[in-house]
Amino acid sequence: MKTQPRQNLTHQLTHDLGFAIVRGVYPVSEGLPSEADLCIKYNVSRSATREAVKMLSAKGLISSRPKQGIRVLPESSWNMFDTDVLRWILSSKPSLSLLKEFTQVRVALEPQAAALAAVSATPEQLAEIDNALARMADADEGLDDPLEADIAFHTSILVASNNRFFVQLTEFISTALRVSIRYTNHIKGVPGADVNKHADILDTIKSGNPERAKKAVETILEEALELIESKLD
Amino acid sequence: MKTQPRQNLTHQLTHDLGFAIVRGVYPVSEGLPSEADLCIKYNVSRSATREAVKMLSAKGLISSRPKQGIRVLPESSWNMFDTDVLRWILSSKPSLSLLKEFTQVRVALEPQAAALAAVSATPEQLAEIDNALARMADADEGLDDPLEADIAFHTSILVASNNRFFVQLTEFISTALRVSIRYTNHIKGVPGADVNKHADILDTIKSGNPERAKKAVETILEEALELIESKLD
DNA sequence: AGTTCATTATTGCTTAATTATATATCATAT
DNA sequence: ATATGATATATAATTAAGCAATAATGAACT
Repeated sequence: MKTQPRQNLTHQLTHDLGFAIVRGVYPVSEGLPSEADLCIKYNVSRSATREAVKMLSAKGLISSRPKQGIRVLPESSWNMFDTDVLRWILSSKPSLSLLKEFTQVRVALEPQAAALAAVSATPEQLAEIDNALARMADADEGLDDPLEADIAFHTSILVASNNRFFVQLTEFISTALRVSIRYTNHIKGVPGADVNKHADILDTIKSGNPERAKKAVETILEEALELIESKLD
Repeated sequence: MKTQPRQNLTHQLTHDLGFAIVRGVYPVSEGLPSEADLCIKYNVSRSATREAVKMLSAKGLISSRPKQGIRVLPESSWNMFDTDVLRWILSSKPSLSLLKEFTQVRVALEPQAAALAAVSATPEQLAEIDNALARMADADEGLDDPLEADIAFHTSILVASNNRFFVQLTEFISTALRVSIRYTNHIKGVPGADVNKHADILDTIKSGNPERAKKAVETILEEALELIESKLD
C-alpha cells in the first residue's frame, strides 16, 4: 500500500494513522504511541501530530486524555458514515460479510429513497437520473465507465428524494458501491449492470408511483444481496 | 443558548464554531474569519484554533486552504450522521420538515433492522429489548423516564440486527429521537409511547418472523410520520 | 489496610518565527 | 486590447520550545 502524498502534512498523517488503526496495527482500547513518540516515528512536529489526532478523534477512531495517552476506541464508535473511515475500512479489510451488511443497508435505504423520488423529484433531478441511465447504456457499448455510470444512477435517485439525510448518504453509498459493484459484477461474470432493470426503476419514478418505485429498487437489490449471501456459505 | 465549558479548550471552541456555522452566522461558501482573527475573537492561541478548525473540517463543515482562508462548505457535505453536527443542527434549527426527513429515514432503516433482528438476535440482545420494554412500562407508572425508555427500545433493536452499519446508527437515531419523540408526544398530547404496540414488535422479533417484524415497526413509524406530515400542511 | 501525598508521564495550551501556497495585481509583450 | 508572465500579498502550514493541567502510580504515613 503506497501512501501517496496528500494535500498537506496533517492530512497525510491523519490518513496514515487512520489507516493503521483500522488495519489493527494498534490494539483496540490499548494505546497508540504517545504524541512525542508519534513525532519521532513519523518525523513531524508536535502540532502536526496533534492536529491529526484531533481529526481522528472527530471521526470517532480515538480518544486522547492527559496521562492516559491516545486510545483506539471500539469499532462500534467509529463513524463508518464518514467516507474517509469507510474507505480505510474497505481498503484494509474488504470482507464479504461487510459487503453483505452494506447491501442490507442499501436494501433499507434505496427503495425508500426511490419512493420519495417518485413523489417529489424535480424535472432536473429526473433528467439527472436519465442522464446516468444513458451513461450506463453507453458503457454497454464501451463508451463510458460501467462502474461510475452505475454509481451515478443510484446516487442520483438519492438526490431526487429531496431528503437531506438521503442526499447526505450519496457519498457513503458511492464509496462503498465502488467496491461492492466491482465485486458482484466479478462473481456474476459480467462487466456491467442490467440496463433494462435500471430503466424500469426510472420509469416507475417518472410515473410518480412510490410503491412501484420502491418495489423496483428492492428487486434489484435483493438480487445483489442474494448473490453475496450465496458466496458466504 | 448557554455554552457550558467542555472538557477542554479545543473542544469548547469546536463546539462554539460548529454551532455558529450551523446557525448560519457565517455565510456558506464565504469565509470565516482568518485563523488570526479567530484567535483574537475567542482569545485563544493559534494552535487551539487550528485544532478546532481541523476537527470541524473532519466533520465536513469547513475547508481551509492558504490564501483562500476558512470556508463554510455547502450543507450537503456536512456529516449529519456525526452526532455533534446533528445536535448542533437540531438545537439551532429544529424545523418540522427536518423532523419529517428524519422520520422518513427511520421508516427506511428501523423496519429492516427489526427484520434482521428477527433472524439473528442473540438471547442477550432479546433480553436487552425486553428490558427496554419493561422500562417503558415502568415509565407509564412514573417509575422511569418515558423518553429514554422509548429510545432504548428502538436502539436495542438496531443493535440486535447484528449489522455494523445499523449498530453504528444507534447514536444518530437516539440523538434525533431525543428531539423527535418529545415533539410527537407533545402534539399527540400524551406523555409516553404506546407500550402495547412496542410489545407487539418484540413478539414478532422473538417469533423469528422477519416479515412480520418489519411490518410491525413500519406501522408504528408510518403513524409517527403521518402525525408530523399532518402538522406540516 | 487504607488514606494521603508526592512523583511523573502525558496531553493541553501558549507564543513566535519561518515556510509554502494560492490569489490578485500589475507590467510586459503580442 | 488581450493574453502572458512576474511580483506582491494574504493566509494557512509547519516547526520549535516551554510551561500548565491532569490523572495514574507508587510511596509514606497513619
